[in-house]
Amino acid sequence: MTGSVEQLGRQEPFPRPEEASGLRERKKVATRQALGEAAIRLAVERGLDKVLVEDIADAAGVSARTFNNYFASKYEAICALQQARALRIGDELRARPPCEPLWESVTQAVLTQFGPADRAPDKDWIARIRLVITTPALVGEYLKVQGMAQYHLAEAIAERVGTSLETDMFPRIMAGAVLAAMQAAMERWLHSDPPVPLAPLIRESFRQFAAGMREVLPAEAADSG
Amino acid sequence: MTGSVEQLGRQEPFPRPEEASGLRERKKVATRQALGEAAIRLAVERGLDKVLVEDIADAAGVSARTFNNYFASKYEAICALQQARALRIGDELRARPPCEPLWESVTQAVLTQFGPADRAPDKDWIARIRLVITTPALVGEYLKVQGMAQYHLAEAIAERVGTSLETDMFPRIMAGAVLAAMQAAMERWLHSDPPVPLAPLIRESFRQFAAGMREVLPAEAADSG
DNA sequence: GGAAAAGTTGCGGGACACGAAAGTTCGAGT
DNA sequence: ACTCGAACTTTCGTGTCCCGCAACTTTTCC
Repeated sequence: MTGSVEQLGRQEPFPRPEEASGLRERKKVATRQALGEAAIRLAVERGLDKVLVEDIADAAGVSARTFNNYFASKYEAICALQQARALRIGDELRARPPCEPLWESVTQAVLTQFGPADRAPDKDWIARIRLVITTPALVGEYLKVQGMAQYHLAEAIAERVGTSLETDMFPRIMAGAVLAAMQAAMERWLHSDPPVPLAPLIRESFRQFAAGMREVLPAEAADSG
Repeated sequence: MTGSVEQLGRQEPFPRPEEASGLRERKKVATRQALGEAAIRLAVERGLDKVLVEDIADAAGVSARTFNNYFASKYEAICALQQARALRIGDELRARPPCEPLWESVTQAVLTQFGPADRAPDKDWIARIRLVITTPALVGEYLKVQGMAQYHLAEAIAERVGTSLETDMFPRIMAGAVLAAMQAAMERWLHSDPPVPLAPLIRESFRQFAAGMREVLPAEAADSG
């Protein structure tokens, strides 16, 4: 099913929470989560450059050496939870009823990752997102996460519309647009003062997506070459 | 004009080739280019982990410390040229005639970065792109570059359609879709055997973009809430 | 139950990022 | 044209990080 060729963002054979059958798997997931949680928490508490790999490992109850078995860098650990959430969007999309229009499915898949529609902004969560998005050293890592999530989402979209990433480029494009929409909404949400719930912003973003596209799309079958 | 608020991908106050007035500026640009060129060349020649920061600095005729004044990491240097090209897309878009439809302008802006339409695949260039896209340690850096280019392009699009990134999320979304389209085309091109020219693939990608969107877009004014 | 596979840990080294201070080069004002 | 201030480079030193290696522990599977 998946391409098997080398492809952008296609390297992440790390355990995902689902199907953690054996004790072994469950422990690994737990350790990874503990490390990610400790990393982002400490970074928010003390500031990024005041937290060492050793501190994170200590907080998670493993050795510093083990930390490096899970993450290639401190920054990767800090973004681990965000990454997990981003990857879940594709999973959610696969779980939507197949008869549902793709547009609606995608919207809902994104929304599931941000709690109920009227959820009040979470103080702590805001601080974490803000740290990641405003710290130069972390922005790169965040963009990396987005890029991987994009590929993951593209696979789900391709599956959904019954094509393959090998032959059809649209899933990649749609995924790029969708994640950009989500990101734009998050940014606006982050800067909102007073804080507003995120879900309506995401809906608005998708609305602008659709409206803008209708505006901009070339006439049918226009051969612009 | 630009937001001035902290925003994703909005940190890159390094000299751009244009408007290099004084000798000082020109030297900086030259040094940066020399470092970037040396970095990617050496990496292709010997393999990524056989090239040290010191080697790159030597090849560019500066000290290793100076290297770090220009780039935060070896990987960043290797992707520097790609980054420069990616950022130029936004500049090209601004240079298109204002009467031209956005869709066409964007298509052309992207195409300008890949030479004339029938350009034969360049052996060396393919090797460089392949290295960046297939080496795990570099993929992250490449995604980072894409993310920054996306923001940059979004600014140009906003300017073009006469809105602001502050109030309108569409430019971000369009930029995300456009770069995803470009990326999908490049990937297919990279895997093409025998090699084919890139430009037609990009056009095809935009075609699939438009066609897919028409298919997927919800009915006018659908309030999916 | 016992072998094999997988994971963790301490050790150690090479590489890297960056601060500080001294040396060097450029550019502007007179 | 001369000189001074600012910007850039360099040398040196330090702390952190990333990873290979080999020994030890835990889980899995037969």
